[in-house]
Amino acid sequence: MVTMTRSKLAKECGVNIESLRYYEKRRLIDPPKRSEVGYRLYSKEDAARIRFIQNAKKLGFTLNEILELLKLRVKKNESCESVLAKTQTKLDEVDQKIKGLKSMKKVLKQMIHQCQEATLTGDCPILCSFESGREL
Amino acid sequence: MVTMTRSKLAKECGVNIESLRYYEKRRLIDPPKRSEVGYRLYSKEDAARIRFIQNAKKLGFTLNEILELLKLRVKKNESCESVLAKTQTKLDEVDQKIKGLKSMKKVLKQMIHQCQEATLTGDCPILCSFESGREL
DNA sequence: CTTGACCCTGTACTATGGTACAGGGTGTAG
DNA sequence: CTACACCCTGTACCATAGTACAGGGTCAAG
Repeated sequence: MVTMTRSKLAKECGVNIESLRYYEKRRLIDPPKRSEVGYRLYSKEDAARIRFIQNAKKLGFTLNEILELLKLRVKKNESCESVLAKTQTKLDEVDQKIKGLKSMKKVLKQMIHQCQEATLTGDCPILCSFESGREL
Repeated sequence: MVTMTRSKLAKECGVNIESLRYYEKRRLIDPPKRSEVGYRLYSKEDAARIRFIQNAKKLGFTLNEILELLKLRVKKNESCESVLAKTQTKLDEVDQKIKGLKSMKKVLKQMIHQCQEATLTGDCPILCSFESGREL
């Protein structure tokens, strides 16, 4: 099986080398296999996980939330209903985020349009994107 | 003009009272008018701003990014092109976030589907949502 | 066989985004 | 006129998510 060391994985995923140890401590990645002298040996799966973590972080998930996302799967000792419920909850969260971003996108587009017509005043149009106290 | 005091605004927007002072320090909201004895008096516009900040935070924007979003508008001393470029950049960022969330959504949906068919193995299916090192 | 680039652990430090006092003033209800 | 709920400032503290050493071992090129 192909493995790589800490610095290689960090480089490949564009993260700081120390973050790998941090994610290991936070249990976001499994403790990797070790070489004879104790060097960490990471797999391609580890790389995929690190990339997933980076992406999910950019989407506004905390490390704890990302851990929950990564744990979503059917395990022997867990009922399918429980996984289903958790997954549905995450799906709802994702949908709310998409909605929020879409309304932000709409306003940004309007701004570009208005700007091209040179009719913008000093008001801040982007505020309108989340008017009326709507929850995300 | 209708104004409200610190605790009222905090309550209305569901934020900690001290966060208001913090946002003021970070220049995310303008220093509010003061009463004769120095009490902060917030406007409805301030409330809208606070709600915008809360929502944008949930969407994965940092306070600095939110500040940039709030500053997007045509000002006397700034060329329309500059605003246009900045807005387009933000729009692209938002689009990337939406794409990322959509692929996560897709996998979550698949998981729910598979779970209902009780065919899920021990693998982590959500990892696939960002496979192949694609940038967000 | 040494030198430079890696690796290990543990611990300390940082930035961001708050949150919580302490010590003092204000304002209104009973 | 006092008690309680507010407000003010400044400063200290907190959680999250890293990031940077220090002190020591490994390994491969020259």
